[in-house]
Amino acid sequence: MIMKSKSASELNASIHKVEEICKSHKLGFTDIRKQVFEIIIKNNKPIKAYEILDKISNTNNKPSHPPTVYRAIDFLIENGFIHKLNSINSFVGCFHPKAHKECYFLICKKCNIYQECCDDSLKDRISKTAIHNNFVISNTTLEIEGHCLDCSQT
Amino acid sequence: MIMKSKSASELNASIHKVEEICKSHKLGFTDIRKQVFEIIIKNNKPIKAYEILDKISNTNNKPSHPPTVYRAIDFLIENGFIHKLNSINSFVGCFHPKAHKECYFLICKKCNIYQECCDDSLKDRISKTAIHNNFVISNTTLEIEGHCLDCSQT
DNA sequence: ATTGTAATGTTATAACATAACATATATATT
DNA sequence: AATATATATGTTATGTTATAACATTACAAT
Repeated sequence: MIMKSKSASELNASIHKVEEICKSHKLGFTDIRKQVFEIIIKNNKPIKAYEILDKISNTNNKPSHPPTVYRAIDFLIENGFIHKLNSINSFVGCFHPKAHKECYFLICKKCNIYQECCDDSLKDRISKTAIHNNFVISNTTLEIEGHCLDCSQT
Repeated sequence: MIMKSKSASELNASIHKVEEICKSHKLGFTDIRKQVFEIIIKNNKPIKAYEILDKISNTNNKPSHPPTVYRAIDFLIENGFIHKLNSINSFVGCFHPKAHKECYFLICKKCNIYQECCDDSLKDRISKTAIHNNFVISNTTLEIEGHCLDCSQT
């Protein structure tokens, strides 16, 4: 499930899926939100907020401002369409919007490619750890940094 | 193992232990590094870099600068004396310096108290996930946010 | 028409972190 | 001891990430 670049049809399917979800949940999938979402998923690597900002500014031929991007990002995260990678202050599209709240990441330090992994036994193990500590989870950051197969061989 | 405030003797033991490790590993545990380490471990909650900066400035009755603090932080992290919590840009002392590279955290959103947990079965599970994905881990961020026992009851 | 609400525009600044270069201090080496 | 070398710190400036605060727009509900 390595995030090599996606085909145009996969991208369109992703966008369409999110549009559908927004429609059915009465969420406003506005132009800006759509633009930000597209920029994130078309990038096959984690992307930073200010890179998004530049792309939006270029696309629209007028400067945009940080709040515009961050608001869209907040919306997309809240609704499970993208994720933030805290360890590298970057954003990635979600492969299973609304299908799960938590997901975990393997991030290659060399090629910057990432893998989203929603391993249930891992999720269980984390749950058990929380329960064992009398802890109620609201959200989990699990980011495994290292080297992917390709990069660890060279 | 909740990090309620520590006794003076526990703190001294922590500092002493780190001093010993530095001595035996020929690491310079300089005044600044010691000050920063003490500030972090005396705080029973995650602390931010600029909070440390303020405290150092106050302690020494002269303004310090960000690089001073960040250098000390880098040293302390490299040598396993403290950890950074990426999800909240904060730092916490390590309970097992040099005993482990990875450790995981439960962070209460309400009281900001944290727990360090070095659950082996969790570690194994993460290892297996990495192996399963042909991934070589260099470092792992696992931060579980939610509510501790006290705060989830009120 | 007016009020409510959701989203966006805009300016400014807060919060987090490092680059670059100068200086000092410690430690080896001769 | 004098010199070289490495390590650590001081200082200024700037880069990067993120949000506060307030104005405006657009559109729906009363």
